[in-house]
Amino acid sequence: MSDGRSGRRQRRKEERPGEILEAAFEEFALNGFAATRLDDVAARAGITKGTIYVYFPSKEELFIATFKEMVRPMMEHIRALTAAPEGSALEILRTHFRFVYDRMVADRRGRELLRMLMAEAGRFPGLADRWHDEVIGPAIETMRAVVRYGVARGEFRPTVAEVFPHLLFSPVLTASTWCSLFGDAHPLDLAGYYEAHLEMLARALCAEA
Amino acid sequence: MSDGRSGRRQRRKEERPGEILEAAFEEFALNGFAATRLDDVAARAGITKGTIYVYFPSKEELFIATFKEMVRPMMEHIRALTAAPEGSALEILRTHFRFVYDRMVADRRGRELLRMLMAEAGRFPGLADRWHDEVIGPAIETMRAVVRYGVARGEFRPTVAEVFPHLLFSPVLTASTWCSLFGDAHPLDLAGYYEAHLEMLARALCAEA
Amino acid sequence: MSDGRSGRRQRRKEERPGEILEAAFEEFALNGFAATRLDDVAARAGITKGTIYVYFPSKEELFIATFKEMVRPMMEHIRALTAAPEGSALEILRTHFRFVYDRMVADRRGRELLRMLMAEAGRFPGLADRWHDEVIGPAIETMRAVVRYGVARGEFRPTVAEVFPHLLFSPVLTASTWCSLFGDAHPLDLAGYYEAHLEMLARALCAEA
Amino acid sequence: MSDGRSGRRQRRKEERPGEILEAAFEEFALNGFAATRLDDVAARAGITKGTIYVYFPSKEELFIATFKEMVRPMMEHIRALTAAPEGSALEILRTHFRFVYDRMVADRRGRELLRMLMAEAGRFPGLADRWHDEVIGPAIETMRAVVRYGVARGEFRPTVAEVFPHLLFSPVLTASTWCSLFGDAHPLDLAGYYEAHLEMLARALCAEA
DNA sequence: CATGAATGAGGTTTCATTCAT
DNA sequence: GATGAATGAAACCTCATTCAT
Repeated sequence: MSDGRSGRRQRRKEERPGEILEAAFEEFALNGFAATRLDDVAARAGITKGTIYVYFPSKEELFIATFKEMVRPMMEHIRALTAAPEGSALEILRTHFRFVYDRMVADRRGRELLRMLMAEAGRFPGLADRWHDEVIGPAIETMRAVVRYGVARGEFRPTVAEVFPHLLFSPVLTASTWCSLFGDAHPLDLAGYYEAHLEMLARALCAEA
Repeated sequence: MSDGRSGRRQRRKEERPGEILEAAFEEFALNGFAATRLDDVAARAGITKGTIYVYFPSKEELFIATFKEMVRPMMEHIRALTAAPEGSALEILRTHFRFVYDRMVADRRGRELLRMLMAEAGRFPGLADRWHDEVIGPAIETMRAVVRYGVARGEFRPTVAEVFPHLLFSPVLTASTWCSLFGDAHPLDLAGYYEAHLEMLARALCAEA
Repeated sequence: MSDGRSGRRQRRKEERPGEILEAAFEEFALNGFAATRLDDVAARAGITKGTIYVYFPSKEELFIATFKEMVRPMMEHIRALTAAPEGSALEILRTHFRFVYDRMVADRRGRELLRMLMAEAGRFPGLADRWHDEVIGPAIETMRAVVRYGVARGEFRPTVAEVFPHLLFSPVLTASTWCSLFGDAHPLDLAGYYEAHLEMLARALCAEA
Repeated sequence: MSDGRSGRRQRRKEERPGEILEAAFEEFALNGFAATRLDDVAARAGITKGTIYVYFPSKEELFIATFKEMVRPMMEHIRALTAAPEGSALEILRTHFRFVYDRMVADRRGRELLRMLMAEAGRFPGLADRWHDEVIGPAIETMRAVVRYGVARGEFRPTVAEVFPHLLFSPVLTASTWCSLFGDAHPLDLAGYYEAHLEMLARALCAEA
């Protein structure tokens, strides 16, 4: 389009890796690691197979890099969340889950990332470790902190949610999985689901009904 | 050739398919569909590769048969559950989830089945359909019926759980996934988790705290 | 030819490895390890590429197996030679060299083996070790023993040949190399060369000229 | 662009081909032609792959040029040797072999050159031709002349060495090959070997023992 | 002149599938 | 029915070569 594209070969050292990771993610999400052909990744990225190897030493490394790349934004959100809480604890949870539903349930790519994680964790143990250490572990801890904060300010009752914050989060995973697996044939009313999730949460946690 | 061996061979012949499905499940669960070698399935079943083709026309059909085979017991349990409820609704849920935790969370094979479903649903849409129609759909409906039954008998308050029984079930999926992915490095106290799950359930559903 | 060849696929588990090694040797000798294509080996053996992998796990292993296979007959000759000497020492040398010229100089395959050894020893250190331990080392020792035997019986003078029997052997390597490299354009009169070699030997070793 | 750098660049430009040949020789000697990567040659020469193509049109041409470059000094020595002999014929041989041992046996690069020649002669027939015409052929002829000169002056007896001067030279090839293949594990006492070689030579050639 | 990103042909290796026994 | 040798279509990966800068 611009004059930069003067020939068949473009100098795009800066952009290439990102483009490849983008294409790789789509293919890996679609087919899984083993069934993905680097030819297809290349075609999707508008390059040839060989070029992938200029930037990534092997299919495995490409996969790991792809996963890291997609995990990063999640990680950054989680990190941002660890700030000292203020105001209504329920409101904090509501805001947090708003983001989580947008990123991991409504967004196809977020869902695919989760699915990819579950599908490939067996062959790439590093994936699960990374996900735990950088996303789900911190997220659990943050939720625990919010619950405690809510209890401390009298907004929440003391509950087992302090021990297993997983319970608060679990509807998200279910929704994400549902949309991935059955979304086409049996769509889920996400807006309603989200509200129902939060209502259950309030009922389970809040000091008075 | 001699009739002495034909009896044993006959017996063997009837057991073969089941043995193959058993071996196939382990391998598929371990490696995923694409990365599983029929050689390994055969080795695990104590036969040779060619024999698989006596009973199954292709790797894909073997996979589908494997999945069907493993889904059957789940399906049967769910079907048994649709009987008319009686007694405490919460107790019914407790009993139901007891079974579900045993089969889908504590049991490695149940967890693997779930993981396999999520991993391969993209390439085998029939898997998701079957799972929905025969397991998760009926399970959801059954839970909805139990919730309504509880509301009808004054044990439960009317809640969104009637619209989204998924919410009640979701901790199970989270636990199963957690154990599959992080179980080794970060084990989950399953007994405690189960109790916490049911306590949250009671608090969210029951008429009085 | 015989009725054994009833279809496209022949059961030749016993013969296959040998046939493959045979074909592999020709190709490796012709092109060297790196430049040899398994396709060509397969074609020469009258099979397809995949079949090679039924018997050999990798190109490297095939190469090593090929070398071992070709070295074996040499090794056996050398081993047979270590018997206690009797009669004329010069005659023993003459007989020994007769065999060596036949096998390592006149025979194209023997020459190729030597050339292969020299060409690939860098990448396959095991080759040189094996050659030294099983062929050239024992050969040197045997010649040393013959020289000593000749000295002991008064047939030979005491010479440095006892310390460096390599000197006695070296014309063989030169002839083999010469035929490999220049044989077509500048053929060597092998019969004459052989006689000249032995004459020099006699003159250098024998007690009286 | 600025004249300040052009001087250095200019100087570099003239040295480049030699540096590349130097690097290429090391890599070719190490890995053989087929297994050598131009990337590695470039890295060793401190340049990039593309630059090689500024000076050499292809990998094959680079290889041939490398060989020519390394053969040149040998060739020049041989040419210098063809001067009319004077003094002791044995002394001439002794001096000649002194040089040859230094260059083709003791010097790693000389040994590698020989090895490279033997390894690649099959794919590059020009190599063998060149080596024969410019090195080994003249060397043989020179030695023949020296032998005849020795016979003419009564220092040597008439022997088959006049017909096959190869015999006189052959210990050199053996030593070179030995050091290349077995040097690390089974070192050769080169000084002793050289003396033994010359002693055998004297005994085989000289008029009186 | 020198670079190095990009190419793509070609190599090794894998493995589902076939079929003669 | 059971076997397992053989197949051959891909797949991953390498690297000589090109060419815009």
